[in-house]
Amino acid sequence: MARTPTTFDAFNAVAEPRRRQILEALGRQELSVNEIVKKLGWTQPMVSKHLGVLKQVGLVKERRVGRQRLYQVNAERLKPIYEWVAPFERYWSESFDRLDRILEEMKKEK
Amino acid sequence: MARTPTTFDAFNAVAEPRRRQILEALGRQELSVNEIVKKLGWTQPMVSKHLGVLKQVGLVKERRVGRQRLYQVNAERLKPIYEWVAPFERYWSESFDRLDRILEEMKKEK
DNA sequence: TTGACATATTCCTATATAGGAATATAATAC
DNA sequence: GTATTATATTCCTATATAGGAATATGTCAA
Repeated sequence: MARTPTTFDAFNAVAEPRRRQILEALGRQELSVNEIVKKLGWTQPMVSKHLGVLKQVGLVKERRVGRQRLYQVNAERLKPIYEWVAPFERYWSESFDRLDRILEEMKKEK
Repeated sequence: MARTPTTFDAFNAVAEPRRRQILEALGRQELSVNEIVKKLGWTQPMVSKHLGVLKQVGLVKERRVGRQRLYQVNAERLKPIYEWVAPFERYWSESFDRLDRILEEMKKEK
């Protein structure tokens, strides 16, 4: 069996660094393909293809205006990732607290 | 060019659903390979291979005790994912707020 | 209609899986 | 040493990319 397809879910779509860059570049703004091309300095087909994956997974929304296509982040589709990873956040922040406490002790001893 | 390797970073390692399951199964506990095998009901080689990827990326830590190998989540390696996705959380929670406000208005009108 | 602009799609290839089956390695007990 | 338990590794194959190059599609303007 092969790897889970990139279009399977947000996790797989976003594993590709370039697709994360596109989402970052979009941020809140709605951008045309060419604006993304200029902003990132990639080739146009490359941008279009990655947008295609993001669109299939629902991570971006497309709006057609004249000959342009304006893309926008659909952040809700990132929710599953956030919800999966958020519970782990306690682990490292807790261990940070522990380290913090240890460092405080060391200062006191000095 | 091919896809970003699974061992490239946490994003790619965690894109595979089964590897997320392993991390969830581990949670805070430290488990041996066989305990994970029993818990998830997979074959032993399958578990070992996925653990291998997780280990390469540093998402789990291995400790050898006798013939057993005890694995433990190394949550800090999930930090980059959390930090990347967290900023987007505002987007959907904001639109939820907006929806919330609209629903409030509708109630008042009744 | 013809051309210019904006974007998507097709064709190509090297590459890396994931899983199954079989086997290897390592540690312990007897 | 030998058997047994615990885990890792190897070999195999179908499959899905990502990127480059070339081309197709679609839309506006004159």
